Amino acid sequence: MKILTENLLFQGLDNTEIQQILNTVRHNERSYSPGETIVRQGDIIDSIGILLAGNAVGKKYTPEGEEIIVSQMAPNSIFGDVLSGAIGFSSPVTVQALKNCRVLFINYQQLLFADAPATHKVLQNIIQNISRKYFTQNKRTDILMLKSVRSKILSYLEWQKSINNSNSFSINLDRRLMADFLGVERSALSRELSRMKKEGIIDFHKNKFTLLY
Amino acid sequence: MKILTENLLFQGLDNTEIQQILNTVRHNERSYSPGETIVRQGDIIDSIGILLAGNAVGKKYTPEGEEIIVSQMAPNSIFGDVLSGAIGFSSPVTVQALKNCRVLFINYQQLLFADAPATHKVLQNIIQNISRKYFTQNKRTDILMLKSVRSKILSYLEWQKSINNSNSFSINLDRRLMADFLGVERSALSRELSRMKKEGIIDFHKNKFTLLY
DNA sequence: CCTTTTGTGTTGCTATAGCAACCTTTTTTA
DNA sequence: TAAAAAAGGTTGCTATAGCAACACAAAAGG
Repeated sequence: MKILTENLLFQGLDNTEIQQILNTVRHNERSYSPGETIVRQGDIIDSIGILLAGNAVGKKYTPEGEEIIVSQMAPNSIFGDVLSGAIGFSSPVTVQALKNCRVLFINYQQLLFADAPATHKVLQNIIQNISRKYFTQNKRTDILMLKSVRSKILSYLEWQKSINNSNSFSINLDRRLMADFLGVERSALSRELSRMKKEGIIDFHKNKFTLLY
Repeated sequence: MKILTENLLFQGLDNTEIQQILNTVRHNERSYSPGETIVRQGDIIDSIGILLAGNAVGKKYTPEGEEIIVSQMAPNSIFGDVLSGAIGFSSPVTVQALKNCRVLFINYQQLLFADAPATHKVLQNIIQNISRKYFTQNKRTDILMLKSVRSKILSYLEWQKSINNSNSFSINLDRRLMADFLGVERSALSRELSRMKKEGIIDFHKNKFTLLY
């Protein structure tokens, strides 16, 4: 359970406080094999999930049935927090285990209403966490609004530059995921990246990018 | 102050509880004339704003300097909640008064740490409110990801249909805002809407739409 | 009431990006 | 280590949507 002390949800809490909360609030742990579905698109859930071990992805399906990866989860990732917060909404994504996963589910309503003093801090952490997610989402919306592939790429790379505080950085998306994130065809992305490299605006190798302007 | 009892932030609280919170938490009221800026894009703010009277809009500017309306606010609208929650982020939007506005600002940190018993309920309301905004944002992202103007329109109208529980409904966006929301040219939107009407898929007049399929 | 502004629809031109198909390189795994 | 699979790059064709420009109707404002 040591991993929980580093979880964003419990930031600022010590072991005893976390234990206190777990004693008060209903929770359960479950394991999943690779490929198994943890949350299905359309499910209504009432728990916050914490990935204790393993890797998972959030997918969704377009109206045409094409599959899109919308998020990648590593140990200590939190999911279902936004969903549980918006009572009555159903999950827009399917969460699927990639490797053997161990997931801790914490009942959301009980967490909200628990009167352990530390829950107050947890609520703040939830708010902070959701807000951060909201801003990432927002940034993506801004990028998706741009009309040309090039402007999308530039906007994305600028963003990453500002996050990494450097003209040179690695991104954690491969070309397919990057194309999905920008809302363009993978081939169109490759084409434009090559063009930009040829023009000397950027340089890149695999997922390592450098801005040259 | 009667209007606050109907505010989503104070849902489930009675007058005395709201008063209690306001007594504990620093807040202030300010008026704005039409056209005046309430929050500037890039500002870092530490308060939740509640529009007590008047109308305002949230705008943002594209890299090319084009102005886009991203939200419309009526009395009792809440703004700055997500922003205050994500400590260290700066406002992605400019909030501007359209008519004479009266705004109540409530200090966010104090609201979080206040120990009036009712604040706990307020935190839950904040979470619910942010979560809802997140889902709207999410829906928009889904729509922006679609490639053709027609599929965007259909996806948007389906969504509105499900919200209104009817094949016939009014939307609260004019063509310009609708085009912005869908991330397409206004002319392209008009063209496609006309085409769809001609094909008998939909009918519309102004902002009143009917799905015919 | 007349004028101005705003909202909406229409259309021709054209660049761009989607699509499909194929190739090359790298990584995985049997 | 050979074979298979995954990731990335390239390219031709073509429909589509962006852009610009204009027309018309409705609403707002003085």
